[in-house]
Order: sequence, then structure tokens, then C-alpha cells
Amino acid sequence: MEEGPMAKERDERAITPRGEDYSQWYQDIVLRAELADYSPVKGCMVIRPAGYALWENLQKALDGMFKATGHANAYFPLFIPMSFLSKEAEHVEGFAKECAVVTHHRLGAAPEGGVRPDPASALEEPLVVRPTSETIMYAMFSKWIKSYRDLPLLLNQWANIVRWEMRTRLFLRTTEFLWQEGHTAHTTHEESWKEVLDMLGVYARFAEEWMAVPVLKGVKTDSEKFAGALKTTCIEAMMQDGKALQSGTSHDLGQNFAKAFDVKFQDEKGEWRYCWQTSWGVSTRLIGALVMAHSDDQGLVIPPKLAATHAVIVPIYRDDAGKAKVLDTARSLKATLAGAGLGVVLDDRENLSPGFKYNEWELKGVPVRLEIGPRDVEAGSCVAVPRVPTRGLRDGEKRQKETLSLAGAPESLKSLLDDLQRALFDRALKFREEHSYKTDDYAAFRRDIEKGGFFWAHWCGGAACEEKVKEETKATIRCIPFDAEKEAGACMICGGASPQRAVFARAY
RNA sequence: CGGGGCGUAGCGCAGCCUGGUAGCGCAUCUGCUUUGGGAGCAGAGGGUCGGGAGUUCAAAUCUCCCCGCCCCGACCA
Repeated sequence: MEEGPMAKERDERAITPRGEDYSQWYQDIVLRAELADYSPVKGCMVIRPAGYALWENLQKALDGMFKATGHANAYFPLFIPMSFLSKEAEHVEGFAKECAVVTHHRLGAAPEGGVRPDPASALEEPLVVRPTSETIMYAMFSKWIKSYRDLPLLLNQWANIVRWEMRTRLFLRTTEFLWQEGHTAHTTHEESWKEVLDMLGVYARFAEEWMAVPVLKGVKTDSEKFAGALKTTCIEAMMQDGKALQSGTSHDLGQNFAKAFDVKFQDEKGEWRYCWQTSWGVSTRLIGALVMAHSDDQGLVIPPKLAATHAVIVPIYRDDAGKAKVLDTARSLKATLAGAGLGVVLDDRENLSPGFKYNEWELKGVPVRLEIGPRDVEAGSCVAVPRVPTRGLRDGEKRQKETLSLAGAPESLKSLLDDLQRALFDRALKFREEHSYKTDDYAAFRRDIEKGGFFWAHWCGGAACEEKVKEETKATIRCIPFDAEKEAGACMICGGASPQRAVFARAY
């Protein structure tokens, strides 16, 4: 912020600075950039057009990746017979506490006025609103899969689900949320484990290439794994407060559900065998990750590859004659850019100063602003300003501006967007590296964890040590990373033998 | 479910302690002048003060009860 001599009162148009109150900053961004709003129902949110556009773009990219790896989309019902939840013991235990249950199918007049569920309409068996779809899907799998020729079965569904969480936060944890859940069945464990890793790879690639968010791939400890899974793998991203955010998971379900739901096939020899299954998902939480990874005190920052609007054109003029010329040029620039496949908005609202528009579009995270004034019209150019610098600023420069010729605008803009996409990833990666530490001393860890970050430390694999860390520091093991050197050492907590370092952090 | 905070105009808040029937900024609408980093002036509209009960001649203000929301923690993607 470069305004005036010590503004004592904060400009109420500004959002809460990150450094002052991170969680308020996050909320301000989501609300003010109009990504979402609180709904009348506690814990639920309305995803507004700007937020939904992000979801749609995210969905489009991921869906393409799922299809390219052989998966097909399907849709299973929202309602699950209550008894299904109790078929896999660990699974029930994991979800029982957070299920919404439908018990009636009709409203009737209440004695004291208004309406209430009609007591005569009570369901024989209550229905659970899906907290995830393993159970209902696998009941169907059991019907569909008979032969090894039916395998692998590779399905995905885009859906909403409900988990009655105690505490919610916009996008990061809401009672109802949108997600995607892939469910597959295979003949061998080797094959299903490959699927688990392949899909985790898809998530990691998506996070890094589209969202510009670097992630660690790894496996969860037993205490953190999905209820009912043999193993849970995940991608973990670091937010700007140094906390970790689990951004996607891929589970090796083994034969646990196959046994509970009788998902069997006959192999080549005619033997009946249980399938090996996987499930994997990402949710609207990714939008929270996007916000917390890239945004700043000016507002939202959207990576170009996920932006619906790549550039906004702000016209600048003094008088009617100038205005006509500028708007003419702006309109034709917009048409040219749109013709090149770019999302462009021309902000020709009257009575708002250019400066106001700059601030507003920065708040909304549009990657590039194009300014066109009388001088630019004369010169056949426009001024491009990326939402965040794609290189170091020169001395005295407040923000990076460059002059583009109108003739070559589509190419220059595309190249600027590419630079921006890369710059965001590089910046996020640099941030993560600067906030990642190797540590072997538990006392030092307890002290340093306060300032956030990822701590690579040896762990013996014991649940007791893990629990002790959680109790004493609120940090958890985010994952045991796949792509890390297998350096043996001594557990930071108990000194026991450890084959490699695990990543400890406080998490969302 | 614990701890904290908040409910007054669309948004952000003041007024409450010390009762007298509601105010400021932003936004909105109208008009004129403006427009290269959050424009200016003039005018206008907009409120059952979260709900209920009580005290009082009189309640946004005092008392009691209820409701809702946000933040922090335990549970989780």
C-alpha cells in the first residue's frame, strides 16, 4: 500500500491485511471477491458466479484428465439406506458422527402453527444423505461385476455431499460441498495400487500445472487415513500462513468394501474372488487452496489457466471525442482478444474512475489489466499490468506495466499470461521452500512450529509418538512423502529407528 | 459442546454506561462537473434498533428469557 502519510484509519474499502489476521483476510477475500456468501443455513454457503466459474474451470480440466485415463462419469443417488453405512465397520465409525438423516417424506400442519414432518410419513428405514458414496456405489458394483471381463471398472461422479461438521469455513469445510469421487474395481491389488498412484499423480499435476500450487505427494499415517481404507495417499499444499491443506486424496480400499458389499468376479479359472478397489476425490476445498496460496492484500489472485476472465480492459478518456475514440479502440481490442480464445471484459461503466476500476478488478483477481487511453490510441498500443509481477520490479516501480502494440495484442497477452502462471507457481514453490525445515530436535520443533511451515522430521512409525506431537503442538503428520530421500535416522520424539522423514505441520 | 465476539438502513459502524422515540461513512437514486491508481458538489430515498416478556409516563438504551451469526478449540476433505 502506497497511500498517503500514515493513514491512521484503515480505508474500509481495503481488506484485512494477511499479516494482521489471516483468517479474516481469507474471509474478506472470499466475500469481497464475491466467490461465495453465507447461506441462511448454518455451515452452508452459496457459491456465487465468480466462485462457480472457478469450479467449472477446475471441473473441466480435471474431467478431461479423468476421461483421458479411461474413466467414465455416472451418477448415484443422494440418499443411501441407513443400513448400508453399517456394513463396513471402520467406515461407519468414521462417518456416523456427521451424517444427516432423512426420516420423513412429507410435511403436515403443526399443532402450534406452521409445518412439521407429518408423523404418519415416517420412513420405514431412514435414509442417510451421502457423506461419500462408497456404500451405495459398491452395492451396485456387486450387481454389475460378475467376471474378470467386467474389470477394471473405472467410474467417477461429480456430486454434492453432506458432512455435518462442527465447525465450518467458507470453501475449506462446509456442511454441504461439491466434489468429485472416483471409484474403481480391479482384479489385483497390484493393479488397484497403481490406480491409486496414477490418480494421485493426476491430482498433483492438476494442482501444479493448473492451480499453480506445488504439492507434496505422500501416504497418510494410519490415524489420518480414510475410514475403511488400507492406505490413504494425499497431496498436501502449503498456505501462506505456513499451514498445510490436504488438497486431494486417493485411497487404496483393498478388499474391505468388496467383502462388505460382496463385490466379486470369476477369474479365468472360474474361481470367485473379491475385487480390489480404490476411491479418490477432490472438492470445492481446492478453491480455498487457490485463494490461500496466491492471493494478497489487494485481493484475489486467479491463475490464468483457471480464470474465466483473463483480462479486463479499462478505458480512459477526458472528453466525448476522446471517449468515442478510446471506446472504439477498446471494443475492437476486445473482439480481437475474444477471437483468439481469451476471456475479456471491457469495463465501460460510466462515472467510475479508472483508479476505482483498477482496485476492483484487482480485488476480483483478474490476471491482467489492459489500459487504453488517448495516448495509447494515438500510439496504437495499450498498457498491460499483470495482477502480480512476473519478474522483479525495477527501482521506483510500484507495479509492473508494459506497453503492448494493439496489432500483436493476442500473442503478447498470451505470453504474459503464461509468464504469470509460471510466476505464481514459482512464487508458491519458493514460499514453501523457505518455510520447510529439517529438524531432529523435538524441543526446537516445539518452539519453531509456532511460526508455521513444514517440518521434515524422523518418526518411528508409532501412533503414540504421533499422538504426543499432536497433543503438545497441534501439528500432525501431513504425509510420508513419496519423492524424498530414504535417509534413515532416529525418531524425533522417542529416538526409535526411522526409515525416512515425515512431514509435520499444522493443518486446516 | 467449551471459550471469545457480534446482532441498529444494502454494507461497515456510532449511540447504550448516565432512558426522552435514531445518527455517521460507504453504497443506491437525480442533476451538473469529472475520469492515466479508490472523483467533487448539491439534493433524495431507505430502519417494526435479532425476537419475546418485564420495569417505566417513556426502552436501541435497564432486567430476564430465547434466537441467530462470526472467530478460536475438540472432529473432519
